[in-house]
Amino acid sequence: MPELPEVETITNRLISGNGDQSSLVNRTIHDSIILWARTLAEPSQKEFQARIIGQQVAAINRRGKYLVFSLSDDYLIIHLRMSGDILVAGQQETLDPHARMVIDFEPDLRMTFQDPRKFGRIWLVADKDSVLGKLGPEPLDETFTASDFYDRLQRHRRQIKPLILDQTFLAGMGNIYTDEALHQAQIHPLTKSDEISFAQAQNLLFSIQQVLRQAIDRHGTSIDWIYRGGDYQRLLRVYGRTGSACPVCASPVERIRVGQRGTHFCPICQPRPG
DNA sequence: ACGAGCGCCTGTCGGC
DNA sequence: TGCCGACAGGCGCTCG
Repeated sequence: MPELPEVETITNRLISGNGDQSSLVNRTIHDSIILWARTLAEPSQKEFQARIIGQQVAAINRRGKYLVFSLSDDYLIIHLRMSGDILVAGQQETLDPHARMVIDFEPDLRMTFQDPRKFGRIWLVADKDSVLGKLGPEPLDETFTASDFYDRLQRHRRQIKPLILDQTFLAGMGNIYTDEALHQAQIHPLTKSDEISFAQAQNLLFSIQQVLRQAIDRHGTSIDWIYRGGDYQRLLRVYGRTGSACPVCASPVERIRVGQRGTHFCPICQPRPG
């Protein structure tokens, strides 16, 4: 489910508490339950439980696709991977069968990490860079310029799509928004990164930012049974639209495999270079 | 450095 | 209806 806009949406919801009294900011943790052992990346279950109890949430932020809780002494970091989601409810409500970890706050709030596919991971660390340190720049960071982006593209000779998906190159992009941004910038997904002109790089960064901002405004994309609440799926131009008319030129959207990922593009708007 | 293949998991959907 | 393969918003690992 989650790429940058979905994680941003979830972060904002945890902070605002949906406008009622369920914000997690300033809450104190008084218990945790681990229901699927491998969800906890670090430290051991025993140490996790001992260390997290009594810590207070000072802030909640997003970095790339990670949720970052700044606690009194540590950072609680969550990655939702393919199918993770976060729910906040009371402690008496019945647990979802896909609940993998539970964190209880005083006096009666329960944050549940649900994750059908069990790919999600949670860390409790003193040094957040031990988890986040290798991430690339934030695409929506105002100090990240088209020149920076162009320079980074020139340093590699890689297919542009897998490069954008590489979280050490750029943080937060996933399969949906990458296909959408490449279509908007009219760049074929197999284009080599060092063959992209400055003007194209400028255009691509602008497209990435526009797609992300619109998706955040729409609270993300809801396609499957997994994530609900967003409606950016109505604005998708190529992702999941194989065979349908390209909204720009009306030719059929094609689907290929790039870097083991389903890749949707318009062969007319995004001609393969060379 | 780069790209392919595979593992991790469960659920859904389409075809036969 | 039932079974079986393909596929899924991610990422880390190994191997050429």
